[in-house]
Order: sequence, then structure tokens, then C-alpha cells
Amino acid sequence: MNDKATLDRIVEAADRLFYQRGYEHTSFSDIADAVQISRGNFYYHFKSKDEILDAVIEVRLANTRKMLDQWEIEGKQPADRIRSFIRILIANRADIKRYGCPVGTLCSELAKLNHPSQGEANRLFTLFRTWLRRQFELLGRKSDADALAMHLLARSQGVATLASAFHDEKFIKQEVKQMDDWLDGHAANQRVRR
Amino acid sequence: MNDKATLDRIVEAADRLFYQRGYEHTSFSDIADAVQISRGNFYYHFKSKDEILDAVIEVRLANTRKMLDQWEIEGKQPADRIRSFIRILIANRADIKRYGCPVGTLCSELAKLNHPSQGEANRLFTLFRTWLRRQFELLGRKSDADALAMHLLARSQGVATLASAFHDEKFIKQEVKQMDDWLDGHAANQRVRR
DNA sequence: GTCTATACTGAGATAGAC
DNA sequence: GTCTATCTCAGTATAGAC
Repeated sequence: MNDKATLDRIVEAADRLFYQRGYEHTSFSDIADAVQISRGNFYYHFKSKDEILDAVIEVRLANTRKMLDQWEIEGKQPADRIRSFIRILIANRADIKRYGCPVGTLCSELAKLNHPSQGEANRLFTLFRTWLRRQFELLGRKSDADALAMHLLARSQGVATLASAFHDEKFIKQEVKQMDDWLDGHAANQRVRR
Repeated sequence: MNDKATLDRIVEAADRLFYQRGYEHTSFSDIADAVQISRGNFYYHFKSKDEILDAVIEVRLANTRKMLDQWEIEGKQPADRIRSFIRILIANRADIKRYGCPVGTLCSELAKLNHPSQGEANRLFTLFRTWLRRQFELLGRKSDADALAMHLLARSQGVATLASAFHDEKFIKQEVKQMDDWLDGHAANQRVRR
């Protein structure tokens, strides 16, 4: 396999392990085992562990943008698109139950480490925030679109945290239903009222 | 100072540092510096770092119980007591903005570490859950008291996570207001309707 | 590009003097 | 009870052979 492939495999494995075990708790040995390369080989591709983190965050940003674009295409009405966002809690419920939200837990960890890449990681949240805000604006919620976006983001974060602590998938479904109802109540001028 | 005092000071410092820097990222040296003792001296009081963590969790559990009892005494109506819970977001907003929720971030970290004390830490959540559930039951919400308790817990967790990521205290206040309104809407048979 | 060998550091933990 | 000295180990990182 060529250079590109190994580098990608490193980032891919790091992405998964950083999510499952946390950034600091993941060692080079862990990644090396997963990718089946020697520890020394890392330094041909990256100068430090922090550089791997940055690469992981870049990949997550790119994947998130792709996902949001996809939702924009698939959902004709803004309310449908917002529902796509709410649905990730269901789609990823098995992982969320075990490891929480990949965005929230990474940002929390980096904040405690006072890590230089905090800002980059937080951009993941900003992507969702900006995208959701635009959808609410399209729903006619000009004045409080940002507040609604933040509210929905917070709701999903809280659901992920508690679902993980209590190992409870049913709670996820229960809250998703409430978020759907809430959305119906706020899709004012789209006659999606409940 | 006697044995008890030093032990308490270790737990107190560890409590603060585990919150601010995370459990794994806090070293014995960090705690030793804070308490002004040598690293070797730790092992007279505790057998391992994990034992310090357990002591910290015990203290947090005790303090939480004390706080909940206090709210029970201070608030005559269950709705007032629930409002006391919501108010901690305001009271601790400066810390929350910097380090998130002490319960949520600890449970998230221990989950990723697959740490044996996960269960003990999660009991912190259970304390709040059980207490809130009882208050909602007293409000006449027999059938969905637990769901309401979990919902409120999740909301506050989400607020803490986002307030920390975006370093935004105003968002906390904004969401607290919404939680107050939500509570008014659910205090059905207490004529606290909005 | 990938490997092995190794340097260096900081962590948790122990032994024994005082 | 508290200290200093020391051990062991895992982690990041480097050097140089292949």
C-alpha cells in the first residue's frame, strides 16, 4: 500500500479510538496495533500526536459538511432537514450509549486539557449551529433562529450524555419523540403544526 | 495538623483538580503541589490514585445529598424545589463555562476509560434523578415523573456542554428561562400555569 | 516507507529514614 | 505522619538500518 493509504488508515483508526477511549487515553501503541504498523512509522506521517488529532478533526469537519449538504439535498422542507439532524441520535444510538456524542465528548476533553486544538474541535459544533440556524430562518424564525439552533443542539447533547451514563437507548427514543413534537410546534408557518 | 486534616485536604484538592483538568490528566504531583505535601506522603493516606477518586466521589455524593435535603427544606412547593435544581446552572455558571458540569464530564471520562468506578460516579446522576422524580410525583405527575426528571437532567447537561464549548454564559441564562417556562407548563395541578 | 533499537520523560508506586 | 530516594513502567519521540 502507498503513503496515502497508510496515512488515511492512521487517521481512520485514530478517529475511532479517540472517540471510544478519549484522546489522551489513546496511545500510539493502540493506534499502531489497530493499523498494524510499528510505532516508529508514525513519525514518517506525523510529527506528533497533536498533529494526528488535528488531522482527525479535519476529517470530522469534512465528513460533517458532507452530511449536512446531503441533508440539505434530501430534505425539501427545512423541517424535514432538521428532522434529519434529530435522527442521528437514533441512527448512532448504539455508539452514543457506549461513548456519548463524538463532538461533545471531544470538546469537553480538550477543554480540560486546555489543548491548543480546542478551537478547531469547537468548529464542529459551529457547523451544526450555523446549519440549524439557517434551517430555522427558512422556517420563518428570523429573530430567534440562533436560539432555536442552540436549544436543539443542547437537547441532543444532554440526551447523549444521559443515555451514556444510564446505558439507556429507550431514553434516546423517548427524547427524540419529544424533540420531534417540539419541532412541530416551532415550524410555525409551514402548517406542520401538531 | 493531624491525619484527618491532611486526608481531607487531599480529597478537597483532588476534587477540584479532577473537575478542572479531568481525572487522568491530574497527576499526583499536581495534587501534591496544591496540598503542599510530598508525593510519597500520599501513600500513607491512600493506596492508589483510584482510591482517591473513590473518596472524591463519596464526598460529592455526600455533598449532593446535603444540597438536595436543603432544597427540600427551603422549597415549600415541589415546583420551587425543582427551580432550585435549575438554579445551579446560574449559580455555577462561571465554572460551567470553563469546565462543564462536574457530574457529566466525570461520568463521560470514566466511561471512556472504562474505569471500575463508573458505577459509583453514575450514582451522582441517580441522586438527582430520584430526587427530581419525587418532586414531579408530588406535582401530580405520577405516570411520567421519571421521564420528566430525565428530561430536565438532560436539558441541564446539554446547556453545560454547549456553554463550555462556546464559552457563553448568556446562553445559560437564556436556557434557564426556557426551563422555568417549561416547568410552569408542567406544574399542572399547582396553579403555577403560565 | 517501514522497521528496530533506543533515548527521554513523567507517571504511579514502594522502601526506609526521620 | 511526612519526607527523600528510588523503582518500574508506559508514553512520546528520535536515529538509523533496510
